[in-house]
Amino acid sequence: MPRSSDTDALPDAVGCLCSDPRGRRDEDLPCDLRDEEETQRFLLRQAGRRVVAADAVISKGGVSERRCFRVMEGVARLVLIDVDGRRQVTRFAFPGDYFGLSRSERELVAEAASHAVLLEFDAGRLQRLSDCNPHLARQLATAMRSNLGQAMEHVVLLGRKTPRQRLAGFLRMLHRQLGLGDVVPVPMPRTDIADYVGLTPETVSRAFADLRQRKVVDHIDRHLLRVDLPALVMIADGGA
Amino acid sequence: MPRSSDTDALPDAVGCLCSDPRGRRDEDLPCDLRDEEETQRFLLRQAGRRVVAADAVISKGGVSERRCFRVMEGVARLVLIDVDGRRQVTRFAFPGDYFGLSRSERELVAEAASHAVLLEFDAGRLQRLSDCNPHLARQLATAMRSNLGQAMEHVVLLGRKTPRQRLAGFLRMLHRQLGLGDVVPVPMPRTDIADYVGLTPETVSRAFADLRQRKVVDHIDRHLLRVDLPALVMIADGGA
DNA sequence: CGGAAATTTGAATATTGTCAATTATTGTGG
DNA sequence: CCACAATAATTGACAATATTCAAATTTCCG
Repeated sequence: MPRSSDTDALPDAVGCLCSDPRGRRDEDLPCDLRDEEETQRFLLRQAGRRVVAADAVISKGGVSERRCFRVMEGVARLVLIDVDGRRQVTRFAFPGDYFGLSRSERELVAEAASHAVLLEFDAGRLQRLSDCNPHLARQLATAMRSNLGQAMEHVVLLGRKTPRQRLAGFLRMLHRQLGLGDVVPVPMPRTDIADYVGLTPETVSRAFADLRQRKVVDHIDRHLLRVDLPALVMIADGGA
Repeated sequence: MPRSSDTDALPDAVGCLCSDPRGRRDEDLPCDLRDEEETQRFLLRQAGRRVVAADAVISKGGVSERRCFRVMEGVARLVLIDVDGRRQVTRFAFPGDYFGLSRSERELVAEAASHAVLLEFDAGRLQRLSDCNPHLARQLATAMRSNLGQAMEHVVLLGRKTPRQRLAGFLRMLHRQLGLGDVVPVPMPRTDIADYVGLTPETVSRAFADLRQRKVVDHIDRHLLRVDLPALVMIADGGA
């Protein structure tokens, strides 16, 4: 279920993928689906369902990759690995999120950060579907805008923040995406967090210790926290 | 500067196929512009033209900001300033680029990184225009996708790179956007570069010295370089 | 030409990364 | 169900790297 309350007033068209310049269309693409409900059901029929274990490779990425996905359960990670072996997690995709909608994202390696259930689509086909289906187009556009907002937030997190601030920012995101009251699941391993926030696992661990000492987080167990959200937000945004 | 719309030159709205989801529509939105050419001319008439000096504030940003812009000449920067005073340049917008298309971007402060010429639009209006104008819609969609790709690249640059790699990655971007052969203009001050790549100006300066010593860049003057592009790309991607 | 601002350079400091060792956690087979 | 092995996470000591602060230089404009 998409949770973003993106009230952005921009057009659906902004989020359109590549519309087909040659005006091609599939015979069996319905252009008259009446509502979100119906669109969802149709997509379910179109998509391949995949269940993957933690750390399984979902897509190897690269220029020839044509599939995109939607997370139904669990968390997926999009990873880029340098020639010198450094790893960067560019994004975590949570339930409801699409990934691989843009070509640049399809070039990344996609893996399961935890046990996950996915829908798999052909990107071109999904795009053509959205060309003649306003409901889907709107959904994808929203996804795209949300991606952009998240990427900006990620940039800010990586740019000029201390380890404590980075971890706080990351946990705030987890809270938004997966939080239940003040309880926050942390489904991914520490190395994934480290490669997302641009630190070593050791530094992430120390940042956790720091936040715990300040009573901003409380470890129920390694993958489940209780957080003081106001304090977390304060720290993430730069206040002490 | 003239922001007038020569009303007599406006095509009428007959032929608008796609209506606004909320049923709203402007009388004077032309929905039958035949090609990019004509769309461009129409946009020029719609937009307010602004000429700004280096460091001038283009938009203060915030939730109430409703304008978006297109850079015609020069470079604009989008800036976020923390409560603790740290500055992050999230994006540079070059000639041809739009900025402020998404709500998250409209919240940022926009400034001129150098002397610049801009077109100014009402975001909502531009959106409605694109709703019934496929050419514009396509153009904005492309802009949006390009933004996302750039943001991803920015994330990678900030994540796990040395100062030398960051600067090389930044200069590669400048080359793509402004390069003429192996000559690359560097219109913005060092502090802007520093706040984009997440380093201090001093470290940026040292990284410049490093690249110069390796003969990867040659300072024609402070704002004009000659670069060895293959070497630059090699370094930016993590090699040596 | 002169003064202000931007940039570069230098030395000391602080922070994070690295490497090694220890402690938890998880999953498996008995 | 428990013990144990394998993996993941934490902690500590040290080294490497970027920041900070200060000073010198260059560039930009009037």
